[in-house]
Amino acid sequence: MSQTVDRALSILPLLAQGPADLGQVAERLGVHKSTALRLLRTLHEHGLVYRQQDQRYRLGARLFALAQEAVENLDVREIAHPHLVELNESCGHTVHLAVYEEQEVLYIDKVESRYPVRMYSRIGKPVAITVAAVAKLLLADLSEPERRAVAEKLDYPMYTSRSTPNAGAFLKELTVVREQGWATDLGGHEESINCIGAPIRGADGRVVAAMSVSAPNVVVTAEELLTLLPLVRRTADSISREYSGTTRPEKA
Amino acid sequence: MSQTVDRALSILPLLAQGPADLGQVAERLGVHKSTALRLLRTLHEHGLVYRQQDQRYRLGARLFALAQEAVENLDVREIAHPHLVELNESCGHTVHLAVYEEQEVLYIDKVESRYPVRMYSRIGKPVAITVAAVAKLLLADLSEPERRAVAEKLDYPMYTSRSTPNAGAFLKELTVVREQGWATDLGGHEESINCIGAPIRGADGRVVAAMSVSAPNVVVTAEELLTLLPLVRRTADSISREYSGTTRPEKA
DNA sequence: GTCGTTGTTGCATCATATGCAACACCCATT
DNA sequence: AATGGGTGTTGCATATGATGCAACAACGAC
Repeated sequence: MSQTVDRALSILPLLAQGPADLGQVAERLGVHKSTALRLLRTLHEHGLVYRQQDQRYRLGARLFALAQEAVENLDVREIAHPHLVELNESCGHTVHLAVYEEQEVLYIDKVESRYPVRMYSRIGKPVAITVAAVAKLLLADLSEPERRAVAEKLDYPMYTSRSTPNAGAFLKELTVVREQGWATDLGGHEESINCIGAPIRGADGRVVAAMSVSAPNVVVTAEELLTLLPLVRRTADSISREYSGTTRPEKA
Repeated sequence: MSQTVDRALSILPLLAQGPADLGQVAERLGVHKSTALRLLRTLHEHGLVYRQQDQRYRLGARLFALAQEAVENLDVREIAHPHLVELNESCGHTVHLAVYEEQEVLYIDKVESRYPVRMYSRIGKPVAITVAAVAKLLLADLSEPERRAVAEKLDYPMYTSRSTPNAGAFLKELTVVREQGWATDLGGHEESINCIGAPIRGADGRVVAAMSVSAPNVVVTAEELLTLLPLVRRTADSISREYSGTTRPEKA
């Protein structure tokens, strides 16, 4: 809508791929060097880009600070955190909290496993949307046409032999999840890692976030992990209740 | 330099403090509602802001993705990571990697302690600049006038009784660190936590990053932690060597 | 020394961002 | 139901402010 801002913002993903100098930026934006310079300067003033010694531009520190502040101010996260810690203390495994936003699912909190084996995941990192338990929970709550639309648009990478293979299978899985009110990921992302998850609902019953417990085969089998299901669901429900309490139900 | 972009970007820190509706944004920017709307729309198209159900705007998911990509593309981080993991495996404590950028020091990597006690810190989070071992290392490498300028501008919060109290003490500490080539933080940030750190240098000898090992009193005393110093320095030197190798020394 | 490359500045032009005013919409109130 | 305040949205005329140009500066390479 605003050409100038649009151009300026287009610089960010461009720099996310690696540093670039003025000429490269100008060329890839399709504008004159002087224009690119002014845009970069403005971004620089706001700390979103940084100029390294060799004059090339990089994404800047403020970006991290912003992302950090944003995640810390999410009210679901605030409320859920102590519950997640408590759950981690009683079972010892890695606990994740995630939300859905514009076609993406992302982790907004994480409590690390107390076992030496740790998973690779990071707050802010987009989740493997077609296989993760939390992703299934969040997508399962969308309306039927929305689910279908999203499912069609996704890629279905076969991380393992048990990954969700295609849109059809995914939609079927979502229906199951929707009905049973919980979800699993049994080796669908990494062969040796299983997860079970449960939804967190707002006052209106809509799913606002999802949580999961993950553990590698070497620590507990999938069956043993499933015995934690009641505990996980209770935790999720506690969070839901507290969250519904603090949010004024804008109309049921 | 570019008014439009400047205004648009000013919206981000504003939203970082919490969600806001159109009117609030317009007011705090000092522009007409319709102007604010168009700016927000542009930010929205780029995924930097998100519109929640109640119509209010929040910071968006793309912000996380960008911060994530940015940190993953830092070449120092790439090179250092395996060394940090190795160090963690041999000593068991939390290992941090940090860089300095525009008056700020921030963590760009972290390997969690294998002990049950964990520290609060997070990648992307600005470091307590006046006390952290990594901060001292990074600032100690600046030129004398720069050090002085930065030191004057900082606040010196007394996290504990052993925090750096003022600019004078800080500058003195930086001189020490500069000469000895390593740094400590003995309970200066949190009473019970000690750190030791060493600098990572580029081909030209300038400090490009700093790493540290942190451990709480309850696990090892400060003296015991200091016995790790040679190991930490060796690790930092290995990283420096590897980093210098891959970066073409742009002129020694 | 000169050439090539890259970043920077001042300026004239007009594209484009702006504020206005009118409209659409949703709730709350009576 | 009807009215009124609040909020978000659109079209449009105006002039602000972003743009590309061309000339300059800084730096290295040859």
